Amino acid sequence: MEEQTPQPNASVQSLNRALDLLETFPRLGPEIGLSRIAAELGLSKATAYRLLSTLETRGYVERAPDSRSYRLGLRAFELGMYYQGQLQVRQVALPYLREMCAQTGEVAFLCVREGDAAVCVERVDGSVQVNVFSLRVGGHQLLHCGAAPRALLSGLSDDEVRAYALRTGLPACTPQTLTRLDLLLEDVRCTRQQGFVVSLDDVTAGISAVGAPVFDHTGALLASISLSGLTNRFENERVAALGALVAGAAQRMSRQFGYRGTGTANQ
Amino acid sequence: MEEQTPQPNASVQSLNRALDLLETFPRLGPEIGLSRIAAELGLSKATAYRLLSTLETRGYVERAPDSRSYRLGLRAFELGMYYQGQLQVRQVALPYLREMCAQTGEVAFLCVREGDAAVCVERVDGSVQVNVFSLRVGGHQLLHCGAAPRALLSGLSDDEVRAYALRTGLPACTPQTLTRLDLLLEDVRCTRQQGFVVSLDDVTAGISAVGAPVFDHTGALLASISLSGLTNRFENERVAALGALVAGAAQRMSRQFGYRGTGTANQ
DNA sequence: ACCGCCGGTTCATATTATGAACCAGAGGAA
DNA sequence: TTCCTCTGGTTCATAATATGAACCGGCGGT
Repeated sequence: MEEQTPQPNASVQSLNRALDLLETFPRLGPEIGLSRIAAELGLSKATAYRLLSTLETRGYVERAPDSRSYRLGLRAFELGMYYQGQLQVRQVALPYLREMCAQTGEVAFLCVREGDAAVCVERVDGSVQVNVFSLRVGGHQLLHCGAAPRALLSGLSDDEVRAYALRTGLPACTPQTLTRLDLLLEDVRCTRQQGFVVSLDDVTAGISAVGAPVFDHTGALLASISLSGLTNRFENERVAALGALVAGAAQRMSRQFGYRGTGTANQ
Repeated sequence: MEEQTPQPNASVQSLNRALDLLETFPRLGPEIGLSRIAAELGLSKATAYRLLSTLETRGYVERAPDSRSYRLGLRAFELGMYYQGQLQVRQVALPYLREMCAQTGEVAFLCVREGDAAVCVERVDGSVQVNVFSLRVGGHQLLHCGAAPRALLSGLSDDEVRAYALRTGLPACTPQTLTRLDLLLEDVRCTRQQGFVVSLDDVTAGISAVGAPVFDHTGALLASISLSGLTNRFENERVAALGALVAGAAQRMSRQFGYRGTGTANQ
C-alpha cells in the first residue's frame, strides 16, 4: 500500500491487479499455484485468492485437474474470439490471404501493431506444411524481426522507427536480424520504395518471408500481411514475384479501406 | 451501493464490474459509448469511465475510429488465443478433426461444456464450403441443440439432464429441436447406446450433423466432436457411417486420455 | 511423528472506489 | 447565429471497499 503511483489517469487498482494476474499465465506457464502467483505479483495470498476466486466464478480462470493450481479459463477465450470475429481488417484480409496461399502454397499471416510488437491475428496455411513458425496466432513479435512486423515498422515515420530502436535496443533473433539502426532505417526506406519487405532467416533460421503494409483512408497504418515459408523456397526470382504478390494484395486491401496513395515510390 | 450480495465466496466487486463491462461488448454490439455502458451496467459514468480507462491503457478495450465509443481490445484476443493454444484436448483432437474432414469433406467441430452451454473451441473445414453454421469458434450453444452440444449432454447423468431442462426450459431453435424432456432423455439414452448423436436440422434448418462425447481417465466428460454439413448430404446410410466415424474418433481420443470404458452399450 | 509448505480464511484498518454534481465540446433544430 | 441536448470526461467528500498479518487444516516428504 506504499505505492507512489503518479496517477496519469483515473484507474482502478484492483482491476489492474486482476489483469496482471491474468497476464501471469502466459508469462509463467499455463498452470500456477496460489502462493506463486501472490509472490509473483507482490500481493498477499488473501488478495490473490480473492482475485482468483472472482475470476474463477466468472470463468476467466479454471482449476487445473489436480485442483491445486490455476490456469486461464474459457471465458477469456470466448472474449478473444469475439474480438477476432469483429476485427474488420481481418474480414477484409481473409480472402486475400487465402488467395495468396492458394497461388503460392506458402503460409499467409495478418498482423496488427500493438506498441512495439506485431500481434498475429490470422494465419492461413497453404499446401506446404510448415510448423516451425515462431509466430502463433495471438502471439507477439518485435517490429524489427520478420516480414509482417517489419512491414508494420515501415509504415511508421523515420522518427518513430528511431524511437522504437531506442526503446527496444533491437535485440537479435538470429544472426540475420537487423540490429543496427542505420541498417534498419535503410531497410525501412527500401521497403517503402519497393512496396514490400523481404525477411530472410531474420527471426528463425531456415524461414523466410515477404510482407507488405496496409493503410486506411487517412493513411494510418492498419495492419500488414506476409507470406512465409522455408528459406530454400525463397530464391531471388521467386522472392521478387512473391513480393509483388503481397504488395499488390496489400495495396488492394488499402484501396478497400479508402486509401488513395500507393505506399510505394514506383507505380 | 445498496447491494444485498449473499457473498458466497470472497469476491472483488470492482473486478466483477469490469468483467461485466467486457462482456457487454459481445452482448450489445461491437462498439458502445460511455453513457450507454454506464446505464447498461447500472454504474455512474464516473465509475464506468474509470474502468474503461484502466482497461484501455491495458489494451483490453480500444477506442473506435470515431474516438467516441469503445470496443474490445487486442489484449483480450491475445489472452484468448493463449488459452486455446494451451488447451490439451484441442491438441489431441486436431489430428482427428483433420482426418474426419479429409475423409468426409464435412466440417468438424470440437466443443467443451461451460455450464448449460457448449463452447466451440475448434473448427476444421473440409472440402465442402458451408458458411451458415450458427456456431462460431468461441461461440455458445445450449446443450440440447446440435450434435456436439447434445454429445456433451449425453455425457451427463439423467438427473443432470433433468436439471438442465428445468433451468433452461429447452427453448427451440427450429421446429426440429427437442423441447420435451421425455424425448430429450430418450434421445440421450439412445445416444449413449449407439455412441453418437444425430442432429437433423435441430439448430439451423438445412444443417445436420453427427457428434460424439470424449471422456478422460476418470470417466469425466471432457469435450465432444462433431461432423456438420448440409442436410441433403446426411441421408440415412451415410449418417450411420458418419456416426460410426465420429464415435470411433471420439473413442480413440478418450483412450488417449486414459479412458478405459467404451461410452457405448454395444462393443 | 515431524516439519514445511500448500490453499484457504478471518478480521480490524485505512486505503480505495464511489456517484452527485459539474465541465466543455459536438451536433442538431430553429 | 443561438439555443438545447446530447456526448465524453472530471472533481471531491464520503463510506464502502479491498487489504495483509496472522491464522487454520491438510497434504507430502523425511
